[in-house]
Amino acid sequence: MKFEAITIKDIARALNLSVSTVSKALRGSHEISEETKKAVMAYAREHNYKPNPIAQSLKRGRSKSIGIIVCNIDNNFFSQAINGIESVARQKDYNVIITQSQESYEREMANSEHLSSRSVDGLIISLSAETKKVDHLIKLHQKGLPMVFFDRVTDEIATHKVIANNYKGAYEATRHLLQQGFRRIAQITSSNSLSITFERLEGYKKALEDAGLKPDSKYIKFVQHGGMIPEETRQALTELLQLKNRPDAIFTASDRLSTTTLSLLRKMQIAVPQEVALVGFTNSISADIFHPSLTSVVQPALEMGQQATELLIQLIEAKRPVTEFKKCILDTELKIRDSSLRTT
Amino acid sequence: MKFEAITIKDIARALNLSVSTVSKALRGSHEISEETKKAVMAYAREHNYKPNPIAQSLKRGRSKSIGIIVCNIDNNFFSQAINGIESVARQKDYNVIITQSQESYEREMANSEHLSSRSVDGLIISLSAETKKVDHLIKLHQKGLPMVFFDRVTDEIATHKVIANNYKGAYEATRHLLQQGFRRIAQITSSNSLSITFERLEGYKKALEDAGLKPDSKYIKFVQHGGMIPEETRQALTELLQLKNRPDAIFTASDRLSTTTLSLLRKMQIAVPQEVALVGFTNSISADIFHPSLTSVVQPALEMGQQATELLIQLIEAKRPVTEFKKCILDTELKIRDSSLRTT
DNA sequence: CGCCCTGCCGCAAACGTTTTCGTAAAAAAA
DNA sequence: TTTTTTTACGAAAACGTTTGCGGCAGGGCG
Repeated sequence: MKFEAITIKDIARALNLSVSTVSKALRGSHEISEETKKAVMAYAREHNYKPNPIAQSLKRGRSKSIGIIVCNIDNNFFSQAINGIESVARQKDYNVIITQSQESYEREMANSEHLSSRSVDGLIISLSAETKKVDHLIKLHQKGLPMVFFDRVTDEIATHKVIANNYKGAYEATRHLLQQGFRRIAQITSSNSLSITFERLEGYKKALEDAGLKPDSKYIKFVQHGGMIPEETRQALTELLQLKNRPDAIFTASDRLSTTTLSLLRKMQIAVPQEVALVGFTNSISADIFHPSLTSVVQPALEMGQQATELLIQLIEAKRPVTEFKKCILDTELKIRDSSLRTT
Repeated sequence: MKFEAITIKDIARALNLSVSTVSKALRGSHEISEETKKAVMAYAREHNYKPNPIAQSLKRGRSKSIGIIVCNIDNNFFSQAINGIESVARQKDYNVIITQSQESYEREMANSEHLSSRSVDGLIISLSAETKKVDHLIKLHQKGLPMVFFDRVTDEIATHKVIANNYKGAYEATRHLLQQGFRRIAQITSSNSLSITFERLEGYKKALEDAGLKPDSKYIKFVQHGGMIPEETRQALTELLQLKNRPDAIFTASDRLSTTTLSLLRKMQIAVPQEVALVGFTNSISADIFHPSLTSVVQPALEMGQQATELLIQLIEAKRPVTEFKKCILDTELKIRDSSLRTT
């Protein structure tokens, strides 16, 4: 059905040359006379010859494609990150193959397995919320598959990592709430198996301690699927609001959690920030038109994607095994808006 | 560097069989005795044999991957659509390769060229705002590359198309504004070369005419890059607001345009809906927490992506050339919120 | 004049499959 | 028993490349 593309063989036949000569000519080998090269090049251009990348992949053992595993692409942070990944990959002539784990451990395993058997040259991964063991990735890594983690990383695999400065981001967000005079600051965060959860929790705790407050576990709610399931978030929020000492501010530690929480608060008719103030991690470009406009910790998602991709391609194209690994920590930006401002 | 995977050859050697026997056994051919099949299967499973997809692609002439071209993935509508595309593709064992045109004609050409030379089995495309000629796609289509258009389609290529009912969506949005009593209804829309622009414009005009009003071109502003460049939107909005008979309502005809316009109106301190009402196409999941909450025409993005993918895979796997093409038109949903409600 | 060197090119193997065809042995039919 | 059919497998070509090696000229050298 598909129109047969022109191959090296066709060129060889047309020019009365051997296949190998044509191949070498196209690659500019010194074994071939200038004259012949010219002729071959000319013919190739004229007939719009494109080398078959599949054949090349088979021969070279590299596919010039990289696999991505994220929990969900329909998320501001990840779609921005993928935007960055795609642009760098394209520029270096790599294809980007996207998969989604939907926060499921099973699907993450299946996707990593599938991508590696599909012979991608490398992997860029942000772990799923359900993932507690990374044996599936360790196995692939040991087999020599280059991988770079971003956002949700693991300590169990020695390779490049790209993360936002979650600790500092959370610290600043919490400190901001404290400076505004809030004292009972709760946190709604993702699964406690995630690196980002830990880091954001630590930053939050440190800020409280620096202000002479003791973190209280009653005020910390883990949402196992990071906001993908609204009901889980509602549950966490409701529990917080029913506490004797109801929090006067909430820090939501991920993108989906932030928007969902704000939405729920509005449905519950709870005034923000009057009754409860809110600060959240989010990369929504619309945070300034929320009601109230949402004070946000914004991650440099695009840059994170770009960096991760550059590091991965370095790994892939390294002549000798790489043993020094970077952990890139990019600063977040705290955008102060109405949702966190003390009104009284 | 990469650990060599086990191949059919290895199995053959280990079991004292020929390569062809193993291949047939793995595919369950009737030519092979049950006994041998069992042995091969067992060995394969035990050693975690995975067929090399690149070799298979080369042999079969199909890559089991589909290419996507959208203007930008960092956009609610498209990320939701890609979510749908990915899920269906995954289920049918196709890979999804993503590219972004960034609304550039040049990049769309380069991407389509690149994807086809990368031998994807098919293409799912939403045209870029700059695209006026589709010769580059016609060429590929004539060569036999299956393609499905979605969202922004063209009449010049006979193939499946999946779109939202833009006409009806725009009609309903405009009618809603009319019912609320607004009379000077402006539209800010995308490049006038896009199908969606035309359809949404027609629905808008029809609604006006049905209400006995004459569409006025002063009230219609085209934004060439569909909101990717905020300054263009600002320009359009400013011009509208400076008109003698300033519009009392605006209908924004795309996702980015809607959020950007609302954001600009807030920055300009123009009260919505008191001074200007607003209805927009948007798939933002946060439209209900905007200030004011935004009356939206919501497209079934996920379903559109799924449908487009199913149709494409049908085309790819069709035994005989397909000559009957579908144009799937999926209904939008008008979510009425505060931004369009008459207050006086 | 014989030698080697260099320039230019082709042969053939290889990457990992799939598939067509051939063929031996075993089973069935004569 | 011989002939035919069936069963089960292997040899080899093919997909489109890349690459090591060998060969054949012609030219420079001794």
